[in-house]
Amino acid sequence: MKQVIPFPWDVSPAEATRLQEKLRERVVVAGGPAPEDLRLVAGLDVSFCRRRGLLFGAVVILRLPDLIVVEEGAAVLPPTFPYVPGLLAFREGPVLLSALRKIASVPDLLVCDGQGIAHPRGVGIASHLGVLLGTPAIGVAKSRLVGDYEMPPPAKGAASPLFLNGKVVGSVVRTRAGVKPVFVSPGHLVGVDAATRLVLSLCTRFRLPEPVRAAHNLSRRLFQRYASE
DNA sequence: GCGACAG
DNA sequence: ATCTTGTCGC
Repeated sequence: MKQVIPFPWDVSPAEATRLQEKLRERVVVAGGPAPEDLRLVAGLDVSFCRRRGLLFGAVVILRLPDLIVVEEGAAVLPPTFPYVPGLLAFREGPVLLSALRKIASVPDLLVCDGQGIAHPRGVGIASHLGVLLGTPAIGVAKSRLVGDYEMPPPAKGAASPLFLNGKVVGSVVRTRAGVKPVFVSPGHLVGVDAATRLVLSLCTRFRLPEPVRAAHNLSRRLFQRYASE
């Protein structure tokens, strides 16, 4: 896919936290690809099989503006790091990078299942991967990790700012009328407003943006395939 | 000590 | 995230 900056994944939770504090300095929260310049968007997600003790990473490349799937990549790895709120990238990052290496496409944007800068140290998994790949990235989470907000109106497209330490770090977006909103935050090389608009443009008929849905479906398929053999 | 806590 | 069955509704 593209050159990836080497990163020490095999560390302790304490060291992981220190690494995030260094990584945050490299996160750029501004700009963002203009919708008309977007050609390929990558959706990333991970499933976990407890019985087998395996993580299934999936990346699906969709072409814009039709959102057609043009390539898929997947990888399977045993977890080497526990799930710790705030350190998700250390658990899911390796298997996602492994899946990304199997793809030939060079996406213009990464849409990750999780937070971007709406994170205790400003480096959620979307920011982490965005920096390592030097690619614009956005985090789309199904629930809140940090920050304060007011519930947005029920209409599709409604959004309210997500505040952390007096700063707007993301937005709570209603991607479907009357449905629980998602938490959008910039990962890298994109601003809050651009991230919000881009995510809405990727949501057609479901709560989650198409790229993430496609990746989730792929990782689940792999999960099922392994769980039953 | 208590509550919160992406996936 | 996963563990789990059916059920209500478009």
